[in-house]
Amino acid sequence: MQLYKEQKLKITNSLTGKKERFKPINEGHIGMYVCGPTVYSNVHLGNCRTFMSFDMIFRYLRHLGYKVRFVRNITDAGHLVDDADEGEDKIAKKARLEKIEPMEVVQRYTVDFHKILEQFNFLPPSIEPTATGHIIEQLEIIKEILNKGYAYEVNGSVYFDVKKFSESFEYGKLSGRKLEDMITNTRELTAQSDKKSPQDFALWKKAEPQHIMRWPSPWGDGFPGWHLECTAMSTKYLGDTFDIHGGGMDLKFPHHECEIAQAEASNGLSPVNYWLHANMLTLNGKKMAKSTGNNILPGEIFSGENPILSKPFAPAVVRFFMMQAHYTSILDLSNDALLASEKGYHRLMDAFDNLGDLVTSGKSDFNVQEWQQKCYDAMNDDFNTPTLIAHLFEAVKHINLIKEGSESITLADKELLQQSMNSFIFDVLGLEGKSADYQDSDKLQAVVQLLIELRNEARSNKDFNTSDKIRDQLSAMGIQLKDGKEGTTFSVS
RNA sequence: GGCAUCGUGGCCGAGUGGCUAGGCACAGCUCUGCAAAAGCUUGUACAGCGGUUCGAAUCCGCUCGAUGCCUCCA
Repeated sequence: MQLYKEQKLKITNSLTGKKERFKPINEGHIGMYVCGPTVYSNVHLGNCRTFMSFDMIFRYLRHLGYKVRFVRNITDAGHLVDDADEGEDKIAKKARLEKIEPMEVVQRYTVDFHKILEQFNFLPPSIEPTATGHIIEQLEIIKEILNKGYAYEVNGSVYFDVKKFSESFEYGKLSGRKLEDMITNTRELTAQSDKKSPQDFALWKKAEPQHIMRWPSPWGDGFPGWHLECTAMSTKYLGDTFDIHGGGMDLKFPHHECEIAQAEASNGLSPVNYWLHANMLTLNGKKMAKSTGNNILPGEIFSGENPILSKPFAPAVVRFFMMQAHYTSILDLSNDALLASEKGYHRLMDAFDNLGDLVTSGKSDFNVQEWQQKCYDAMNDDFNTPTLIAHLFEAVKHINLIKEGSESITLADKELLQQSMNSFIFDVLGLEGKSADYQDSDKLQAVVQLLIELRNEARSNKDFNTSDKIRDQLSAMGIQLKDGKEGTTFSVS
C-alpha cells in the first residue's frame, strides 16, 4: 500500500533548521543512514534512545509504503580517546585493559549491542557495515580529496584542509558555525601537531609501532580518521546524495559537519538532503555518556539492579516511555517517570486486548476514520509520537466505554480500529505485545479461568473469605482480576 | 568566551497567536459485598520583566536559570 501518496510527511531538517515537506529523490524509495555505535563498551540507554528514534522513523516510513534502504554502521576502528593527535584508539585501549585482541572487543560489544536492540524489539537495518570492512573505500576517498587539493600529507598522516575547503564551500553550515569564529575561539592544544591549523581533521593517521589496528596505505601503515567511515559507507550503499542522514545531537559537530566536507571535497556534491538529529537522554539532568560514567545500562533497567530504580522495567515499557517524548526533545529518565509510563502502557495494552471482544451494533459513537487521520497527522508532523499516543488513549477511552455498554460501535468501525491500533502500536511504535511467557500459555489461562469461577461461586454464596483469598493471592502473584459488566477478566503484570 | 537548544500545572511530557493535548499522581462521585478495574467531574500551567497585538504561554527584546556542542561521545 502506497500510503505515502496521501499522507504528507514533514520532517525537521537540521540543515535548514526548518520543518520541511519530505520528498525522496526517487519516488517510493528512501535511502537512510544512521551513525551506529562505537563498540568498545556496552550500549547504554542513551545510545538506545537515539537508535530507537530512528527505528521508529524507519518503521513509519515502511508503514507509509516506502521501500527503505536503512544503513546503520558499526564503528570498530578509528575513534580516538583523546585529541586526534595524541589519543589512543578506544578499542585498542579497551583491548589493552582487558588483555584481549581488539577484534575480541569489537565482537563482544557488537553481540551485546544486537542482544539489547533485539530485546527492545528493533527492526534490523537493511545493511550494517563495519568501518574495518571498508578501509579500501576510505583510502579511495582520501586519494580523491588529496587530488582535489583539499587535504595534505604530513609524516604519514593525511589531514583535511578546512581553510582551503571553505574557500569554495561552506564549512559549518550544518552546525551554524563560522570558520573565523572557530579560529578565534580555538582552545590551545597542548600537544604539538602536524596539522596546519587546529580546525583541520585527520583523514588518515600514521600508526605508531605499538598500534595493533593498522592497515597499509600509500602514506605508510595507519588507520582511518574518525569521520571518514561514515562518508565511505553511506555513499557506497546509498549514492553520492541520499535522502536521510540521522544521528545523535552530539554528532552534529564536528562529525556530521566533517562528513559533509569530505563528501563535498571529494565529488562536489552535498551528500544528504535531510539531516535528522535525535536529542539526548539525560540522567539526573545530565547527558548520559560513557566517558563520564553518568549512564545506565539497559540490562540494569530490565533487572532493576540500579540504585535509582525501585523495580525492574520491561523493555516495552522503556520503549513506551521514550515514545512519549518527541525525538528532538531532551528526555530525562527517572524512576517516577518510568512508573507512570508503565501504568499507561498497561492501560493501553489492556484496552487493545479488550477491543477484539467488543460487541458491535448498528451505529458508532466514535468516528474511527477521523480518529485514524488524526493519528496519521501526528506522525506526519515530524514523527510526533507523543501526540500519536495521546490519540491512542482517546481510543482507549472509547473502547472502555463500549465495553461498559455506554457507547456502541459498528463491526466495520471495530475492524478499522483494530487494524489501525495494531499498526500504530506494534508496527510503528514497535511496542511488543504482552510478555510471551504467559500469553502463549493456554494452561495459565485455563487455571485462572477456573479460579475466577470458584471465586464467583464463593461470592454468590457470600463466602467472601474464600473469594477475597483468591483475588488477593492472585494479586500478590501479579495476576489482577478485573470485574466488569460482562464478567471477570484478568491481566498479568 | 563562542555557537545552539530549552525553561509548561505535584511528576513526566505535547502543542498552538484566541478553541480541553495526553499519561501518572491527588480529590469527589458512579459501579462493587468490600476493593480493584472502568467511567464521570474538578486543576484558573506555561521562568521573570518589558514590548508588538483587539488578544501571547505561543512573536520580539532583555534578565535569570538549565543543558548540549566547541576535545571522544547516540
